[in-house]
Amino acid sequence: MNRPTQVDVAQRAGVSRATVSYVLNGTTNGRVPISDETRQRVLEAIEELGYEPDARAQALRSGSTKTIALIIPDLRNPHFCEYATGIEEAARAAGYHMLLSSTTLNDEYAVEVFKDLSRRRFDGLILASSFILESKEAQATLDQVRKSGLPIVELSDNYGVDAVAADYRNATMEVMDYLFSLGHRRIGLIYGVGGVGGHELADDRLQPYRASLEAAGISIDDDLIVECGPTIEDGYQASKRLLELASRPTAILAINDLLAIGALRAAADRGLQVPKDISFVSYDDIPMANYLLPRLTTVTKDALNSGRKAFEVLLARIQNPDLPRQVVHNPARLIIRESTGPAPF
Amino acid sequence: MNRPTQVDVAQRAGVSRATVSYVLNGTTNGRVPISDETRQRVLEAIEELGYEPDARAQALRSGSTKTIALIIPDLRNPHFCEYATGIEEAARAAGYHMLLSSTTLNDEYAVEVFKDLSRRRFDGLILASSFILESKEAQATLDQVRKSGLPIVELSDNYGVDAVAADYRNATMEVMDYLFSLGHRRIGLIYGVGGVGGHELADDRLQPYRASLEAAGISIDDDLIVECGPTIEDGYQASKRLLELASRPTAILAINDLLAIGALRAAADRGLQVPKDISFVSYDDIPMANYLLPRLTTVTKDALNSGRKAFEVLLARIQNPDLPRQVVHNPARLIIRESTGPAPF
DNA sequence: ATAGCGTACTTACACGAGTAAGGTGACACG
DNA sequence: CGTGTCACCTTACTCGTGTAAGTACGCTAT
Repeated sequence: MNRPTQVDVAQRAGVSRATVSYVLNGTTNGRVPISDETRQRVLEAIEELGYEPDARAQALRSGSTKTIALIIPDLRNPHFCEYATGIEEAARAAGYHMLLSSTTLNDEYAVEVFKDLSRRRFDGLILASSFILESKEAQATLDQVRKSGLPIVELSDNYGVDAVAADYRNATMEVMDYLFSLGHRRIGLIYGVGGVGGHELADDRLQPYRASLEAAGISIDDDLIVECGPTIEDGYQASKRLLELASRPTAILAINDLLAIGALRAAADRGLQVPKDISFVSYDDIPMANYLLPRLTTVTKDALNSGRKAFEVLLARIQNPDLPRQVVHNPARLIIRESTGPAPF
Repeated sequence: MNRPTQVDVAQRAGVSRATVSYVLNGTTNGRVPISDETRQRVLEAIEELGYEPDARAQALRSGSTKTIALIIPDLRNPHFCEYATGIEEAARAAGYHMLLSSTTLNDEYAVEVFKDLSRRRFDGLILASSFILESKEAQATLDQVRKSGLPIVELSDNYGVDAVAADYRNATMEVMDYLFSLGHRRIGLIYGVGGVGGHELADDRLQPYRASLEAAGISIDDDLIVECGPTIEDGYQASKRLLELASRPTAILAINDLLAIGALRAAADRGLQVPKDISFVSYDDIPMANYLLPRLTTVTKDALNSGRKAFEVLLARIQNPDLPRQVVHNPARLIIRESTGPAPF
């Protein structure tokens, strides 16, 4: 009734269980040779019984679960789904499975995750969430885990572990210069990130935004910087707030395309035309960005590829824990489409 | 250097390893009592060593991996991400982890998945893909797996396993009646589904579409039915094709919101106004549907909730394999927004 | 004839945990 | 004083696999 094990195969083939194992594992490195005849009998028995090795036992014995974990802030954001797609693709190609956790990451959850890691539920971790910075306890846990040498790759460059990071600083400068060149001087920033807290997380966009303004001799108006949550509705509300300002911005920078979708809607609801009356730029280049009305001008870092890369880096670390720190930089580039235009008057 | 095991804890506490295990597992059902003093010592040792049970060993011994697998056709479709979110949420609450596979499902992959199942890599499976119907081999594998009693829940109602299904038939009738009431008589259907093949998969929408037309005394024009792939671009191309017809439809039904986004773009590119010149209806009600320009009229079945429900059903099956077949019906409802209006002239 | 060696296997231990069954001492009761 | 009972803990087996070390055989070389 139960699933067959190596014992059943061995009996059927009239050999010892070890032989079955050796046949399965290629009896490599020259040791423990198996005659072709025996091998054949074993393989037949396997076929007849429909034997499949038990991944649980293999994991226990070999130490490797052939599983990695991916933590992203929000499955609802297509950008992270792109990552996930790239990662899963690469993982599957390498015979790995992917445990996915999407979550408004809070301290408790962070601790949970690292417990899972230390329980050897997975061999490595890809962190797309920068939530750790938010929590002392989570950071402590991360430190502990890092010391134990377990492989982690992050998709930003914060904790000193392996990373696949995009440099948004330069790209943001480019965006600002582009907006300046169009005549924009009042530029709003919608600054929302996933999960709890998340204030410092978008520094790679906030700082260059400020720096660019200063460099251009434009004073920074804090009313133009709106902090919000990660949902489309958050983007909508943030945009609404900006548009209701006595002197409203002529361009708005949204920290991701999803927020931009909400932001665009808010503009439409106020009867504003994009880009005639107001311009929008965002980040991520999610697949639909090129189909929306208007098509979004956005900064991309090729999430699909970043995902693949992240897995490669993780795998390298898994296979060789002593590797020096790996940091892959993914260039971010500005894609100009239809949501940006010359500043009005 | 290595992670501590129960043996280390036992040594430290001066007891046998079994005692540690009993302490951990609550020494329930009255048997094997442990004195408070010993328990305390063990707990301290656990604390001091930072012991965490090894999930691999537990999985092997107990049989359960506390992990489920979710297979969706396409992570790029926010609709499936909604499912995934609901499922993961429910799973985590129950102490389960979620293995996610997104894929253009082909035969080989189907076989892989079922091998994973039989390798006990996960305790149950939630299938959002109807790919099985496409492949004889995959079906055979599924039958085999089903016979072995492994828990599967599907998000349609095709294979006779547990299911959380939405009845799109009635909803589609409703959509058609609604379009008729607006004066539409030439109604296009964009009929794209994930992955390889996928022809018969959207029967719950194709059939009622046909039936409604017939009931209304409108002859079916096969030119108005376009089959395509799952991407936004596919929706764009399909829509383009329809709009180029000599006598183009006044309304288009897209099989999901993602395709509708592409379809809307195609209309815009031809200079058509929505809904003045042409109406669009789709399915899923992905979060951004309510923010797009125009806001999408769409049919929802509450994916988030379906996801939660699906996990509940799966869990019930895992905990009690002898349960009679469970089928939960999720009502689908039409949400009228801005992409539909009276037929022109 | 016997030591030596390669081939083809088997035996035996380990991975880390759960748990049934068995042991030990203290105390009560006949 | 023996037997029983109870509380408390240990011994020993198990899950299914990987693999080092050992055994048995046949052949060659001395």
